[in-house]
Amino acid sequence: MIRLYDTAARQVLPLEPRTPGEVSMYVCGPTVYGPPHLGHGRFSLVFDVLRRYLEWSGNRVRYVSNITDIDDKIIDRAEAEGRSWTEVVTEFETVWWDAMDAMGVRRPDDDPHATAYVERMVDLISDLVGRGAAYPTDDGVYLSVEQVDGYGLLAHQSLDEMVAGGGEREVHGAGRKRHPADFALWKFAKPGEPSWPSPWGDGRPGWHTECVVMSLDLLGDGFDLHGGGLDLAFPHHENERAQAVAVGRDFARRWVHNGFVEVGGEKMSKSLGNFTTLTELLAEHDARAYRLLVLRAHYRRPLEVTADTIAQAEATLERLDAFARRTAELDEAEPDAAVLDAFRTRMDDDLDTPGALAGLFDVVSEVNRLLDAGAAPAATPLAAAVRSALDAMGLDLRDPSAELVPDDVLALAAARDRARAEKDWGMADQLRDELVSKGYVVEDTPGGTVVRRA
RNA sequence: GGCGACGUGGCCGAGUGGCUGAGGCAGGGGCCUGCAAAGCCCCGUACGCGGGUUCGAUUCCCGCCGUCGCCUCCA
Repeated sequence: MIRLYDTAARQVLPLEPRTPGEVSMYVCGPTVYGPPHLGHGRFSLVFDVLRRYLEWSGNRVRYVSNITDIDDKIIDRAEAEGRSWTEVVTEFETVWWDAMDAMGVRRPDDDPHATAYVERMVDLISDLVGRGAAYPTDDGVYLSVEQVDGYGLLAHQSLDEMVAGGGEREVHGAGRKRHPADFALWKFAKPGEPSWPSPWGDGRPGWHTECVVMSLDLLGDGFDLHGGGLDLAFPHHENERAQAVAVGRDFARRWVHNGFVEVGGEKMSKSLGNFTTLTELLAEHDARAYRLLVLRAHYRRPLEVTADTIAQAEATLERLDAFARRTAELDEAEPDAAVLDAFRTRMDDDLDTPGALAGLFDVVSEVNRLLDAGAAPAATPLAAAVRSALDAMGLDLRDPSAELVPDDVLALAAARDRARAEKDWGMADQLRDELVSKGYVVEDTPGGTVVRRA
C-alpha cells in the first residue's frame, strides 16, 4: 500500500484504509468567486494522480471534492459587479469544470455544494452549541477552540503561540469572541445578503463548517484521506477537525497537502496578484504539459512555473508522443512486470512521480533502442508497461490514429515519395517545404513519407 | 516572535555518508539519412558560506547568509 506524508503526524505513513481495498478521499475544492489559477490546477492534478494511481493499484476509490458556493468573497464580487451572487457562482463554477475537463482531471464521484448542506450545517452547529463548544455573539456563532482537544494538531502550534504570532493582524470579531482563535460557524446576514434560517438568526455558514458536514455525510466517520493545498492545513483543516472532535466524531485518518506553485520564488496567490489563470494557460499550451510539469516535481515541493518550464514540458511531451507513434503498431502484450514493479515502488514511496517518470524515460529509451535494432517482440511488453504507467498518472499520449490528414496533403506526400523514388531530390525537398508550410511535420520512414500536424 | 521549508550543472528537478550526480529540457560531437526529422551513442570537474563529527559530507550536527511559506483571505 502507498505510503504518504501525513501533515498531522509529520511523517510518511502507510495509507491503511478504513476498509482494505477501498479508499475514501475528500479534497477541498474551490470557492467559485473567480477564475482558478495555476495553484488550483496543481492540487487538482496532484489529487487526480493520487486517485488514478490508487485505482490503478487495485483500490476502489470514492473521491469527493466540494464546491464552495456561498462565501463572503462571492457576495463581495456580486456586489462590486452589480449582479446576483448566484450569477457569480454559476459563471465561475462553469469556468472551473471547463478547466478541469481540459486538464483531464476526472470528475469527483460527488461534488457537494455548500448551499445544499446548510440545514445539516445548522444541525452541527446546534450540536456544538448544545455541548458548550460553540456560542453565539452579536454577529454570529463561534467555535470555542479552547474546548477542543488537540487544537493545533495541523498547525503544530499551541493556541498561545498562534495568538502571539498573529499579533499584527486584525482579529476578526475581536472583543466579541471568547478567544482570539475562535472562528465563525455562522455569520448573521446584513440587509440584502443571502441568508438561511437558524435558531440564532438568519445568516450563512462559515467556510470551515461545510467540509466537515459534507465529508462526514458522504464518506462517513474516520474516512481515509483529507487533502488540499498546504495553505488549507491551517486554519481550514484545523478548524474542520476541531468541529468533528468537538462533537465526538472520528475525522480524517490522514492529511495530505501539496506544495505551492511559485512565481520567481513567491507563492502564486490571488492576493499577491501574481497569478496566471488556468484558462489562460490552457488557451496557449497543451494541457498535458501542465500535468507533466506537476508530475516532474514532488507534490510537496514548491513548483516553479514559468513560460520556460512549460516550454520544457511541452518538448518532453514531444518525446513521449513520438514514442507513442512509434509503438502504436506493436501488438497487444502483457506489460513488463519488472517495469511496473519499479513504477509501483516509486509511486508507493509518497507518490514519487519524479522518480517514477525518470524510470519510465529509461524504459522509453530502451524501447527505442530495441526498435532501432529490429527487436519489436522484446520492446512490446516494455512499451505496454510505459503506457500503463503513464495512464496511471493520467498522462495521455497523443493517439496517432486520431489525426486526420486531408487528402490534398496525402497527395503531396505521395508525390514526394515518387520524386524520392526517382531520386529527384530537388522536387522532394520542394514538396517537403510545401508540407511544412501547411503546418505538417514530415518524416521519412521505410514505409514512405509520413506527415502529421506540427 | 513561534512553527516549517528551501538554496544541486545553462534551465527544471530527483537523490545519497564513500560506488558513474536520477530524469527531462537546452547545448556540443558522432551514427543513421540523398538532405532532414525521429531515434541511438558520447560529452557536464554541482551540491549557499563557515565550522564540527567522520577514515570520508553535497548528504549528519552547529552557526551564518539568502529565499520562501503558515501563524484565523488564500489551493
